[in-house]
Amino acid sequence: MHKRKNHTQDRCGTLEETLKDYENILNNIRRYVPLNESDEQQFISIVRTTKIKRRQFIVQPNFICSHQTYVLEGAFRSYFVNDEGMEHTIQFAIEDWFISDFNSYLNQSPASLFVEALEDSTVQQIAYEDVESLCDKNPKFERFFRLVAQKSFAYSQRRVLSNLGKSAEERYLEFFNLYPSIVQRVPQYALASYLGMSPEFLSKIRKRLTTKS
Amino acid sequence: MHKRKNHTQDRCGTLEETLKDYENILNNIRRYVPLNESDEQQFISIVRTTKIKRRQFIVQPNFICSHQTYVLEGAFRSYFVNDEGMEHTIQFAIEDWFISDFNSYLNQSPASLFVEALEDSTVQQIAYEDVESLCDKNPKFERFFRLVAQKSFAYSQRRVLSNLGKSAEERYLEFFNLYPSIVQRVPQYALASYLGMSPEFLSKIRKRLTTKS
DNA sequence: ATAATTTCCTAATCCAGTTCATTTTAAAAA
DNA sequence: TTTTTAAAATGAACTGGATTAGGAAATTAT
Repeated sequence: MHKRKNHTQDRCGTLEETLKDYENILNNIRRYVPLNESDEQQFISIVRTTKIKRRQFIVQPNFICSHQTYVLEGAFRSYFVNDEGMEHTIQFAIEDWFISDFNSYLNQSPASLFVEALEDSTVQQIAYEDVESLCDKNPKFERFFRLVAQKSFAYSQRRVLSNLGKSAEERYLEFFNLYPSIVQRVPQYALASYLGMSPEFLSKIRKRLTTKS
Repeated sequence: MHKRKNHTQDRCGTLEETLKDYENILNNIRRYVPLNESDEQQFISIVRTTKIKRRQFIVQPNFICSHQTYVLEGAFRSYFVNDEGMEHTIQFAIEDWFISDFNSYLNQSPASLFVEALEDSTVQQIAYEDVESLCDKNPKFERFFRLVAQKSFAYSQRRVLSNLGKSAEERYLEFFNLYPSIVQRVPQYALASYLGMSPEFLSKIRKRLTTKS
């Protein structure tokens, strides 16, 4: 279940290990803006690495979502539970993705979502105030977060579109083609609630598709 | 139908008129960042004001959406037409809103949406390259566009949520409470396609609601 | 291992919302 | 004003997907 090779036999322990731990998230940022050593240091100084157990919540309704969470290893989902007790998955996040209750994070207001670990995970978190003051100090990060937010918005618009325009089966196929690794990795009821259908119906669709091919 | 008081009898014609035309969009920006006169000038220099006739398209599939459009006066919608010829409204925009095919704008790639004027309108447009170089020059605008993108993302997430979790009637009521002015102002088939239901069903819902109260 | 709990599948029934066809109303155009 | 066109309303028949309930399989805990 997605175990990683363990490199702890490497010669010089903690320091090198530590630098390597930040390479992923720094490379993520470098896809949008170039970073020099001072930039890297500034950023690293606000990052906190944590381990999260499966089924543990990192965000819960009524608490303020004070951090954005970068997934270094593992898998999460954010979901909403409505008055009738039904779950609706808003987002999945695996390695190299960010996740939060963004509404709560942005306005520093009480959350309405759960964010739950689907596997034992390692994450890196950055606090709202630290992000804002970092953006204030260093325009490179202002730009990074602008570009990320714009991309997220465009992505979310595409999802609205496919929710409106497509049938249940089409939605499943689209998701399967875009994120095959996620489909394998998350429980079916969670995927069904992301795609806006009942788990029973997702099961039916899958059967239909596998018997056909 | 949303006529404006005409102040053209004011003493000194074009110049004052011109300055006033930019006040709306500048105030919009000032909600996020403070602007001094030099900032204002920088911004104004990249804005182009245009009149758009009802039913005219400002974005069309396969053409690149090179501008973001701020609505000074009038109303627009963006929509997608799928293979079966069905329309799906992605967004409405009235006074003080921005609209575009954001996916196309962000990646400067061919659009998949139409953006159509629902009324005779006046808009102010800013080109992608101009925005990017303005952000480069002046971090205040980098911040403005970051905050706007973040807010748009949060908004879009909320919409995904209400599409997943709510019934047709609940979706209508939610929209009605949030944007009563838009409900009055846009054609019913467009609103139905925004809310993800057939126009017939929206008509039925409205009847049910009005006869009840 | 074995028990307990979740997750997944199957099949029958049911309903919210669609589709299709027609009529009424309203808005543009002439 | 009258004519033309587009939008909204109505009703009947239909269907995609939900709901319910039961059992099989897989994980997790003991």
